[in-house]
Amino acid sequence: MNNQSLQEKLLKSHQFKVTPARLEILHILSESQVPLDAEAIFKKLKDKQTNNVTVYRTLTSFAKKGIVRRVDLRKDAVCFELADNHHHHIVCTDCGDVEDVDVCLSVEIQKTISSKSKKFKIITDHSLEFFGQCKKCR
Amino acid sequence: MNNQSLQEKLLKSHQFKVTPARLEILHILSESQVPLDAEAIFKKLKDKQTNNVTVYRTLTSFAKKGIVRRVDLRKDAVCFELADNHHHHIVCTDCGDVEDVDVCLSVEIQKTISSKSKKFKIITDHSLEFFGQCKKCR
DNA sequence: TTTTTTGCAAAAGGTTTGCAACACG
DNA sequence: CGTGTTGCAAACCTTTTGCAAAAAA
Repeated sequence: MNNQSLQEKLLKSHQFKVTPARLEILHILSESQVPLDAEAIFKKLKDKQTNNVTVYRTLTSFAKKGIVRRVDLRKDAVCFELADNHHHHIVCTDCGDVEDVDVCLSVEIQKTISSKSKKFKIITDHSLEFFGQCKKCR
Repeated sequence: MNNQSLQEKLLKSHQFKVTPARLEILHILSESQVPLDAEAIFKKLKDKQTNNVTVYRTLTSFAKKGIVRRVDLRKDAVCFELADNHHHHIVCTDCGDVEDVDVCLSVEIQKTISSKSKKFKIITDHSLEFFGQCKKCR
């Protein structure tokens, strides 16, 4: 089964209609090592028919359905990564360079935290990002 | 020693001149249980002379000097908390309500991560936020 | 007095919305 | 064919910037 049909299945299983824009945005995200913002995705689109507003709308709807995760890297624009590619990052506070980190919070910690919480019972997601200076900027 | 002079010391030790706007912004942040965005701080200002642009500028300069930390809670606006009040949060993805979490990443983990990193040697900060649905919105 | 800070107005930048045309299923 | 999706233009909202007046040290 090729990527295209995997991504079609992903869309269909989330009640999305399969469109060229959605497939291409999924493809771009799947190829990227780092989270991307709408502008970056828009620039990578080969199908220049696709409008940047469509990119914003697609990302928002994907995030709502849990296909993508919003990642805040203290940049001007909000970045997104595929939800099935969950991991964390180190961001350079000077140049903005991003590196993946292969630590992961155990699933257990979310349970511990929700059990301690007064207001919350369900925790569905978490963000964990590190900030520092990369060797170039030091 | 009262709060006012503590906050004056804080400003002076970071090479800031002591102004009413800065003192009041520090005070508002110190009173708040949750991170605040510029708009929220502006609304709490008793000194209505102070312009909202001043709030933005103050927060930016405070963050640069490390007096406050930027906290991304997946809201429209960026929030800030006092740096000496470092902790983490659970945010409701429906209503945006925020609760503090009393887990904390050990200082060790930042060392471990920077030692594993190719690009980074110094990690100065991290963000860790949880997202879910609060009991009201569930 | 010198330098930093602030207010005001305006601009900038990212993101959202209204609506009609279009396309998936 | 019907409903969901897209393009376009314009609006929106947060944040930044330029510059002159005001305030801190």
